[in-house]
Amino acid sequence: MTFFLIKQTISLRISHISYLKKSYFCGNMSIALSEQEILRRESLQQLRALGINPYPAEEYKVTAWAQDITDNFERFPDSYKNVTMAGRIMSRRIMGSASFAELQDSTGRIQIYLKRDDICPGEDKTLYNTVFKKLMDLGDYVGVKGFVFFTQTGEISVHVQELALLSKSLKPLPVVRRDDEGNIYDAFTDPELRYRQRYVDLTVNPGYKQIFIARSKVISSMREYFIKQGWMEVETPILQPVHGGAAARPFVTHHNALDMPLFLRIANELYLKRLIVAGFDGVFEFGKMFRNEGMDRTHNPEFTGLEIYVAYKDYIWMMAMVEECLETVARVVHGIPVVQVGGNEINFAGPYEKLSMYDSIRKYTDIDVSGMDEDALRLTCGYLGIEVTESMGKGKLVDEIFSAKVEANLIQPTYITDYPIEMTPLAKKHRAKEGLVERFELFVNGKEIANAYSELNDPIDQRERLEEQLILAGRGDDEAMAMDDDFLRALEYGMPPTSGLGIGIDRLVMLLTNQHTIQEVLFFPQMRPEKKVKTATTDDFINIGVPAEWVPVLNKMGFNTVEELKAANPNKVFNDLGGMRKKLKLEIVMPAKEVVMAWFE
RNA sequence: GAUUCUGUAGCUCAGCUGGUAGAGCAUAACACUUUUAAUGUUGGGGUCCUGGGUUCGAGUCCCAGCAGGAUCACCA
Repeated sequence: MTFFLIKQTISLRISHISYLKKSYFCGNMSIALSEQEILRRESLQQLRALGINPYPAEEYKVTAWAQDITDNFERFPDSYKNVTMAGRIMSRRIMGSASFAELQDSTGRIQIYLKRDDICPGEDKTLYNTVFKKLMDLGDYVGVKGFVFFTQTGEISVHVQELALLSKSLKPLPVVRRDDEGNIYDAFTDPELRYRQRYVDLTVNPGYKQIFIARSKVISSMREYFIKQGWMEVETPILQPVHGGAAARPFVTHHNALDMPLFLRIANELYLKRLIVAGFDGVFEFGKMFRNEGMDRTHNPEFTGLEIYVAYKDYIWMMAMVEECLETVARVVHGIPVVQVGGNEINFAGPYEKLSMYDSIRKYTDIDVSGMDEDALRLTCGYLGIEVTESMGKGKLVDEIFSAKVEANLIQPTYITDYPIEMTPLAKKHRAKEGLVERFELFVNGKEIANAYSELNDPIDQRERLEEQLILAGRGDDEAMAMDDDFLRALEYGMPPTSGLGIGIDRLVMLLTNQHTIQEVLFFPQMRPEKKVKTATTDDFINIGVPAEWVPVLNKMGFNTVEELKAANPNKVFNDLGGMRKKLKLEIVMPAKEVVMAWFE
């Protein structure tokens, strides 16, 4: 679509005050509009006056993308003699009757070249002189038609023959500039703004899109791998009457019709095992988990977990499966199984090192904790300088030693196997070793990435283990697991021997994209709400006699409540209103002095 | 939760022992037909996060709060 042009005969008198009234204030956003925002709203009105719809409804048929042009134009110049592109204007260099601009689409940026007499072949040069040079701004979405060529300085550019506005941008984007060497100036880096306004972040820092593209590939390649093995993707409840399957504090909500509390799931394990009882050979789910705990660079209140359960398998089989799966994922994301993470090169090609939990503690502390009772473990913790609490049982104490002394050393993918039975109520007792369960966790770069068991399917054993958890809960461990009678009933009907696995997708993505905060791999990490500024409604001001069109002006002057206004000097307010009227070029009637004085009575 | 750092123009940041608020980019006006961190000239733009306190005087010092970062603690 091209512009429908009319002679520019409108006056430039624009009443932007109506926009001020509609603006909605919250957070630390400015109370009224900035100068630049007002100018853009004026431009919007002028565009409409020229007969140009700043938000057209019609489809815009795009036939070319920036990345493809920069990659292939040199080899196939004939294929780019007539291209239609769309995107945002990200920079502009105007030189009289010719201009260069950068157009950013979903694939990247490309320079466009506009010449006045090319886009305005007739007498009327409004499209170039007024629309492009004056009324369009950085951030506007435009469509261009033209041909690709090399500029004198050798840059691939699009010579524009038709220009169309597709969507007007009313807020100025941060301008991030880059020079020839790729140095970045005025980068938009404040994490708070980046996370709160991810749309701005990804617009001006498109490099971060790669993280989310990688994230998408991780999930899709795992899903594809599992489906190829014949396993089925399923969905299980997020709202659960009993929060089982993990040790964590839940979020609580309430169902009104049933008048009962419900928990947002902390794990989906017990539901997936019910499906194995039901007769599926392999089920898996990518799902959000919710844990009501602290937030930091590795914890978000909601995060994505993968869980998979396969019947007739054990945890030894699972190790081989995980090796194959993660190598596949790493290859899809990077092309090779080796991933650079910080200063470490991590190789996801199997087989991975295997170390039992007790052996790993012996390896890194020279202490054999395998035969110790609870008291001896407490003494050992004291010797190692590890803080313990009364509520910690034997399993928890071993885990504390492991976390403090072993974890950080496990850089290359390493399976830690055979955990103490006390810390793992859902895993099967070890086939050979007394007091242990058949479990492994996969550690990479010092962090736990995956957790797997030979699943416990002995219903009587399972009931006893959950009862032990209730005892721990009684000792004050508020993360101990709850009893789930329906799950136990399912096991009593019989669950085949099964191996199960859970992977924290966010942390896996962090690893594969070399990010050290979880916020960087989540589009919208949880944040505290933006601060609200207390503002009176327009009606509060109207009630004391302020004309509606002057309320936003008072707000702009810093009076957000009637009380603040009344505390001010009436004469100064009257004078300042005149000043604002002039400054903002407002075409509204100045209230009489007596009227203003009446506001303060 | 603890410690610590940060909060100043649309963005990135200066602002000294307390004395009328600065720069670059963005923005506005003018010039300019192949520029590329375009350039030149001239303007406009601020609740110095909020609230108290000290002071003749606070962006600056003190206290409290809010938001964010980092480290630690908690946490499969």
